[in-house]
Amino acid sequence: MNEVIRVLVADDHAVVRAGIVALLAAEPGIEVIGEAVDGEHAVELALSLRPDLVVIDVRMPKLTGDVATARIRERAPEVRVLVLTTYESDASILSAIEAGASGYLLKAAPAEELIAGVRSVAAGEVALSPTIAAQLVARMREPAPAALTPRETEVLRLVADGLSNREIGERLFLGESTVKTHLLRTFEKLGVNDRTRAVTLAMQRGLI
Amino acid sequence: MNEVIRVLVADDHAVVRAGIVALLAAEPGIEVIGEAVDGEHAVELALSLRPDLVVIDVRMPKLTGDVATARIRERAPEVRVLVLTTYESDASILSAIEAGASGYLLKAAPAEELIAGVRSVAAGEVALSPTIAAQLVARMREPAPAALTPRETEVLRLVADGLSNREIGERLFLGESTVKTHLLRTFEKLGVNDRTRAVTLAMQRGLI
DNA sequence: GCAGGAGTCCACCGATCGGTGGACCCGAGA
DNA sequence: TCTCGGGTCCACCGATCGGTGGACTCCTGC
Repeated sequence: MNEVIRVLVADDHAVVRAGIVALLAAEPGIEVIGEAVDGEHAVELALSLRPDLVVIDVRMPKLTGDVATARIRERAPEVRVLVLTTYESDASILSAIEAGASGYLLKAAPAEELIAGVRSVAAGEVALSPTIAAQLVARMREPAPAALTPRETEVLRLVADGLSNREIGERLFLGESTVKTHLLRTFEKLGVNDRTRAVTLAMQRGLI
Repeated sequence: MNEVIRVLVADDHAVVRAGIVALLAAEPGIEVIGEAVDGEHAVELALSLRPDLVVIDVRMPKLTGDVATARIRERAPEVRVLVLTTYESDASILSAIEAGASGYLLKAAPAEELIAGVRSVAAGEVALSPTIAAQLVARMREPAPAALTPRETEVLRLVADGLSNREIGERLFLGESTVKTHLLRTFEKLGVNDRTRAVTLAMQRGLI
C-alpha cells in the first residue's frame, strides 16, 4: 500500500467533523478530500469525489448513516464505508453493516483506534470496536433478534406516547383486542411483561 | 483584550476533543493549554493549570459536566466554564448554569459559534446557543419546572425498569399506596396520566 | 412558632392491562 | 401445493393501575 488513502468525512457536528479531520490529516498516507454536513451531502460527495472510504456518523439530518451507506454502496461499490457511533447500543449497528459498512467504531474510541480502523477498512478489512464486536456476537447467539414488525413498532410507539390500548385502536382503526395481540407479541420478543419496560427497552435499543 | 485566551478542553471522546482543539488552536489569540479525558481529570487540570476558561462536555465518565463545573467554580472562581452538549433537551442544562457555567453550546453548532462563544465567555459575557436560550426562556415561563423529588425520581426509575407498584414498594420498603402517591404526584408534575408516558417524557428530558 | 413541602401510609372503586386460547385472511416461499 | 408468519379479531378473567380523599410525621424556612 504505497498510495495515499483518500477519505471523505461526514458528520453534522462541526466539532466532531473537525476532530476526525484533524486526527486523520495528521497521519501520513491519509488525506481528507472532503467534508459532508448531512446524509444527502455525504452521498453526493461520495459519488462525485469517489474517495477510498467514507467516515460517516450514524445519526445525521436528512439521511441517517445506514441509509446513506446503502445509497453509496449501491451506486459506488468500490467506496468503502466506516461508520461512527456515539452509542454502543444502537439498533442501526446491524442495519449499517447490512447496508454494506466495512467498519463500525465508537466515537469514544482512542485516536489510534480510529486511524487503525481507517487503514484496515481501506485495505479491505473490517474494523469493529471491541464492545461492538462483542455485541454482534451476543446478538448472533440469541435466537430471536427481537426484530419488531412495522405494526408492532407502530403500536409500541403510541404506547410510548401514553395512549391506552383503546385509544391506539381508534387511532389505527383496529380493535382493542388486536392492539393487545400486537403488544403481547412485542412483550414476548423483548422478554418483558409490561408496556412500560417494553418502551424503555425499545428506546434503549433504538427500536422506536 | 490583547492577551491570549488560555483554554482547557475536557471531553471523553477522542475525536470530539481533537475537533475542539483543532478549531480553537487555529484561531489567533486562543491557546489550548490542556486536555482532560473525564470529569475528575478536568477538575484537576483546571485547578493546576488555571486556564482562562474550560470547554467541557456535559456527559463524561467519573464526573458529569455540571458537577465538574460546580467543583471548578467552587475552588477556582476566576476560571470560567463553557459547557457543550449534544442534546438540546438535556436536564443538565439548567443544573450546569446553576453550577456557574457561563455558556452552553450545542456540539452541532457551527465552528464560528464555538469560537465566538469562547471569546465571549473569556470576556466575561455569556454564550448560549439560540435553541438553548429559547428553551431557558420557555422554562422560565412555565410555572412548574417539573422538578422531581429524589424519591419520585427513584420510583419513576423503577417504573421504567418494568416493576409493578407492589414490587417497587418491596424494593424500597414502602407500602404500595405510598408508591402510588409518589407516582400520582409525578404524573401531575409532568402533566401526564399514565406511567408509560411519564417514563418516556422523563427520559426525553433527561430526568431519569 | 408555625406554615409548608417531602415522605409515609390507608381504603376504596372503576378502568385498564396482561394473559389465554382461540379464529380467519392473505401473501411469500418451500 | 401448502405451510408459515403477519395482521386482524373475539371473549373472558384476575391482576394491576389511576384517582380520590384523607392522615400522620419530619424538617426547613419564614
